[in-house]
Parts: sequence; C-alpha cells; structure tokens
Amino acid sequence: MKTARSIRGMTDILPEEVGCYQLVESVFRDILHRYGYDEIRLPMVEYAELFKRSIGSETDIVEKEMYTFLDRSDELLCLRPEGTAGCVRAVVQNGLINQGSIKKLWYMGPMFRYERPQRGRQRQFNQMGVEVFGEESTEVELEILLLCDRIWRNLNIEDLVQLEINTIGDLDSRKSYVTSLTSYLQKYSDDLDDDSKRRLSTNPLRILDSKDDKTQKILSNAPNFTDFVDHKSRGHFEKLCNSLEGLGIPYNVNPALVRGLDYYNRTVFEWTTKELGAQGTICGGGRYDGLVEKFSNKSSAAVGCAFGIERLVMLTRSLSSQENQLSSVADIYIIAVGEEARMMAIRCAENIRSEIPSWRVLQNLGAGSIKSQLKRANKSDSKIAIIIGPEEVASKCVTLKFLRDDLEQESVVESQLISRLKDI
RNA sequence: GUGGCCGUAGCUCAUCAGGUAGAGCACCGGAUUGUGGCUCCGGAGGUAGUGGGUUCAAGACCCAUCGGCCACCCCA
Repeated sequence: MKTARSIRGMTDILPEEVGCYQLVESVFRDILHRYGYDEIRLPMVEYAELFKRSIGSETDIVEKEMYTFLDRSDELLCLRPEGTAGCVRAVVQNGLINQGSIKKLWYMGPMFRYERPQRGRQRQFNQMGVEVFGEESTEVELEILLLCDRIWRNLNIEDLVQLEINTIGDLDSRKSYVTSLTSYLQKYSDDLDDDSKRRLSTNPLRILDSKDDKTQKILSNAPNFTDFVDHKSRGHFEKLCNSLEGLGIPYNVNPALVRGLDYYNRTVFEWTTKELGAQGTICGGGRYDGLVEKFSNKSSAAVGCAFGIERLVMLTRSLSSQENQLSSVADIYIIAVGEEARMMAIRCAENIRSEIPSWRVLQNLGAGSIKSQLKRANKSDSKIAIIIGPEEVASKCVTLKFLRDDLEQESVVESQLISRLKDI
C-alpha cells in the first residue's frame, strides 16, 4: 500500500524508542529549570523571510534546504529549519527583552530541512534549544557551556563528547578577512577543487573546511583568520578560554570552525562525538549579538545553542543499557470470562486505578479462554493476574495468581481486594 | 543535488546454471472439562518495493522508478 508510507526523512518514533527520548528530554528540562531558564513554545511555521534575513540568504539552509510554500493568502511561509530565528522573532514581538535585563529561554520541538537522509540526519528532526538575551560578557557563554557539560554528565556521555570552540570576530573583521582571503585564493582559483571554486563567490569562509588536499595546501599560506579578529573579540575569546580552563572544562580551539549560519559573531562552538559517524555534532551554537536589531529598533546581545535530540538518543543508546526504560511492563492483568465477569473485572480495574494510582493495570480486551488470556497476561510482564469467571461472580471473589513468584494463587473477596493488594 | 551498497513473510535472513519461494523468531490454535511461563503438534501469513524489458520461463539478468542504509555536501 503506497499511501501507508511516511515522507522520506520523516520517521516515526516508535513506542519502544520513546523511553529514550523521554529520558533525554527530561534531563534537559530538569537542568534548564535548575539554571533558571524558562520554556517558550514557538510555531513550527514562520514567514520564509524571517530565516532569509537571520540565517542568511547565501547559506545552504536557506538556499536549498527549506520547506517553503505559499499559503492560501499567497504568503510565503516555511517550516522552520532551526529555532533561534523564531525565538528572536517571538522575543521582539512580545517585548520580552527589556533594556538592562537578561532573558533566559529554552524550547523544544521539530525542525525541518530538505536534505538527503543519512545516519543522524533526517528531514524532520527534533531540537532542544537555549537562548540568552541581554548580556555581552563571557559569563553567558560560560553558563551555557557548563550547562551542556552537566547534561552530558547526567546522560553519562561526558567521555564521548568534545568541545570545539572558536571566535569569528565581529562583522567588520569577518568582512575584511573575507576580502583578503578571496583575493589570495583568486590567484589559485584554477587549482581549487570544484566546490571551493564555487564558494569563492558565495561563501569563501567555507573553503577553509575543504577536504581537498590541493586546496588545503593552497590554504596553508593563506591569510590567517586569527590575524583579522578584532581586539575586543580576541580579548573576549581569551577570557572565555581562561574561564574554561579555570573550571576544568576541556576544549579544543578549532580555527576552522565556522558555522553555516550568518548571524553568529565572536564565539562559536560545537560539541561533537566520534560515535555517530559523519554527523558528529550533537550541539552547536554561539553568540549572535547583531540579530535582534535586525528585527527591532533595539539591540541586544545574545548567545544560544541547539541540541539534536535524535543524535543524543543514539549516543545514549550506543552506551547500551537504558533501552526500554519505560517499556510496557504492567503490574496487574485482569482476566474475565463471561459477560457478568467482565463487568466485575472493569469494576475491579477502575477501583485499583483509583486506589493504587502508581500501578499499571491492564485489562484483557476481547474474549478468549482463560488459557489464552493468561498467556497474554504472562507476555505483559504483569506480576499478578486477577482471574474473574462465573465462579468468582457467584462467590463475589476474585482469584489472584502470582505470575512471577512461586506462590499459591488465592481467592479474595472483592471488597477486600484493595487492602489485599496494598499488602503486596 | 552527487556517489556506493541494498530492497524476499511482522522481524532476521536463506533460495541463487534463471523453471512460478523456505527457515528461525514472533503470532494464532491444540495436547480430555476454568489456569500462563518449558516442551510437543498444528495453523495462518509473501502478486519477492513498483513498472517495464530480455527469455519458452525471472525474486534471481537489464533499464527505469520509489524507498532504505552509508558517504560527499551541510548541519542538530
């Protein structure tokens, strides 16, 4: 059946996997709460223009990865490819940033990018994100990195991740570096690989990432980005690095780390892992002091980052263990044979659910012999089966059968059931 | 968008000089009357991703298409 198929790259998260998601999400929620961040819930659809202006129209995301469409009023909309732009929009629109005060927010939800799916990459994927508005000191970066580190530790993946960090200076220093780099590379343009040739005119900074040996050779004599970073940014970065050292957070300065979104300035960082194949970034972010003023007559410093939930789930799962954390184990399975018994069974089930809320009570749905119902009870992993048939109806008793322990089954008067169960 | 590998029962896979498909697990039922787990017996379940082509004959060969995986690209 062709129609019973999900869209490419948009996968179902099956019941057996949901436990892992809930675990990752609850760790995130808990830690963000403890650091004093508030949740904000944002729409999945925004004006396409929002992303063009914030992420940058020359970027891959905007150029070829957005789900863009016209709605019935001919408005050009798109499915959000990331969370920061929408968060900035919301913060400006709702007047959440006041001069001189700091706003700390987090959000969670699906993002959409039209890319070829592969390990760790889907067209619909889930992110958790953090944004802090209104403070330009390195303390913000530091707090976010500390909070990341705490998340890794809570998920027991701290040994599997590394922090890569860099500064890309302010807008002016980036501009002058780009002109310098471009004019240098222009001289060798014939020897560059095809991708890099193309990027020479679109996004020269990206050439630094080229995997081509010849291109890398050319780059070895290219002007150094570090020399172009403005003094303030450099100082900012050094201060951050010193603080990280002081706090014992290992990091690696990666001069080639240039993020693919235009809104960043100064600090950029990525937490990566080698466990996930080619898509090793589990969290990426940085500072974007200039973005708010693009949508507002005010300006505000800002830092943020986003976590890939699927990738974190894969990572925590690659550690084995906690799979099926919240899988379908039950406490009680109720078996009924006959119409009157069924009514009695429902009564008992509801009664237990009211009186012992922490228990998971399954009731056999549909008919079946006692034997087949007991088989199901066994498969449900229930500890106890309650059997109710004509005999039980007649005697106003229920039969308790212990499925995991070597105990005699017993008969309990219906009115005594709860107190008997509470003793177990 | 590009490249490599792959697509047979719910799942994992076999079948392969091309002659209209099998196993294990799972599922359902039974082994004397209302009792699970172990064992034994039986049953159901596949137009071999889809569409063309080659052939007397194709799951097996060719082409296309869709999908999956992995990589490039880029990123979470």
